[in-house]
Amino acid sequence: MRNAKQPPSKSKQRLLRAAEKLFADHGFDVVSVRDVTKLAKANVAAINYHFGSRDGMVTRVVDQYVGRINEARVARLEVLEQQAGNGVVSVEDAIEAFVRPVLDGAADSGLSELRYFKLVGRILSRGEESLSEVLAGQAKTVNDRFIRLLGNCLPAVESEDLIWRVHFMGGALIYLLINQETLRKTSSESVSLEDGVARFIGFSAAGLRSGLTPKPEPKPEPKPEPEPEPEPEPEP
Amino acid sequence: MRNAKQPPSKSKQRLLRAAEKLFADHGFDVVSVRDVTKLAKANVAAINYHFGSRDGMVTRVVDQYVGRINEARVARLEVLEQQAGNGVVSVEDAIEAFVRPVLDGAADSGLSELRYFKLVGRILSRGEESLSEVLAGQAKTVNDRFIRLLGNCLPAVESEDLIWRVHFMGGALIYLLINQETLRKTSSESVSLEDGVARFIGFSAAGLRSGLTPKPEPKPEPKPEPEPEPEPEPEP
DNA sequence: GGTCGATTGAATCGTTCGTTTGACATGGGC
DNA sequence: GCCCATGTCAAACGAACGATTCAATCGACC
Repeated sequence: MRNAKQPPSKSKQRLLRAAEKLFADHGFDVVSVRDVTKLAKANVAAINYHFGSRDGMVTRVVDQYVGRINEARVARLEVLEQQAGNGVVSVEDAIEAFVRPVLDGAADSGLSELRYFKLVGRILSRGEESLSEVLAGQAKTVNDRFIRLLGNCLPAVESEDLIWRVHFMGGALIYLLINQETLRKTSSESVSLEDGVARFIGFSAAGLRSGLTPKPEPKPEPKPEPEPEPEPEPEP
Repeated sequence: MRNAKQPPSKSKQRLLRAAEKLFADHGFDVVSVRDVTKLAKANVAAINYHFGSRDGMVTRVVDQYVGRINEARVARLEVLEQQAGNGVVSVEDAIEAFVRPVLDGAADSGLSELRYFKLVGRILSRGEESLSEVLAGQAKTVNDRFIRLLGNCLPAVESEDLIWRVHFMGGALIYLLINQETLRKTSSESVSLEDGVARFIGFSAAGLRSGLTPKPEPKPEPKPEPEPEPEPEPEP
């Protein structure tokens, strides 16, 4: 066996990469441990050795991605909540704080942009009940903070309505992620990711403002990508 | 065996009912034929006898529900397209034509309202590629007609934008269906289905109109359920 | 060089999967 | 009576599943 020795524990990472790819392409339910180990060129036992069980591997993948997104959302919320004190936060900015962390993660993951989106879409569409307790708690906290911030932006919308509208927006986002490929393909022109995001923000902002008085739109200018990115921590 | 003889072929229907329940509750991927036959109090072989294979059973369920929804949508579109000739179709009416057929199906199915919604949500979120060719073609046709109708309602929105916005709306609808239970639970007051639908229509209409001039909303009155239902055919 | 903990390998565990088989029961038509 | 199409049944099929075993192998350290 010529290449009997890889550097220490690369196989664990190979397994994770393979699992992410397969989960993104086919879903968490239908991918077997043998599919993963085959793609990762590892032994079947490796999964149980490194992750305890198949379920442990799934949890590991899900928690990693959800964790990153939550952290990034919190970071963005910190900034916006400070600005909110001065009353300069637009609905569009708030939505961006909600969406950007989801999209930016593509760079950190070793996955292609489209695969990353499909994977995150699948994760988000599984609902909170499939998350570990701590992660679910974090997600709930972030969500509440986001709704509170939006409530400040839209004092005229009663909170019950706001909750529903945020849910609708979340649903549209998941759909955007999962069907990114289809959406771009059916478009006549070649569309960039930013193109879709801009349309999403416009759609959601209007939906969130629904029913409000004619308000002549506080910020119709598209803004050419500020990309502030307030430090996502350099990997502990 | 005392009850060796049921009236001719009731077991086929029992199997379908059981399958729908389990698919709604747990998803198409994780339900086994033995789960279904156990709930239906039928033999394992019954599924392959009646549907050819497990996949045949899934297709049967999916096609039935998608078919009904498409038919109802076409019927509604016929009416609206006629009205559109006179220019009296509001965006809200168009959205209602898109949504109602999905919701109304709950009555025809033997399922509880919540189960029906979850099932349809799962079906719709599987994307068009899992449909039979003929069903997928129908769905595409209906979708195109709906977008064309909306284009008439919103001539100021360019078609590229419109396509994206309709997709966002579809995503929000799927989310509404799947998380109906959660959404109603997190609501402080007890909310009815119509409550959620009204909010959804408001949200989507605003999103579709996004960017349009102050237009003081052509129809802010909620309308107390017209329920026209133009003949869904009495089962051939 | 020898020892030890961390990985990896091939083989196999018992279980569950979707599907098939062949025997058996039924009921209407001749 | 008999036949035949229609279902239903228990039993079993091979394949794939997640998980486990135990020996072999590795790098690091003494």
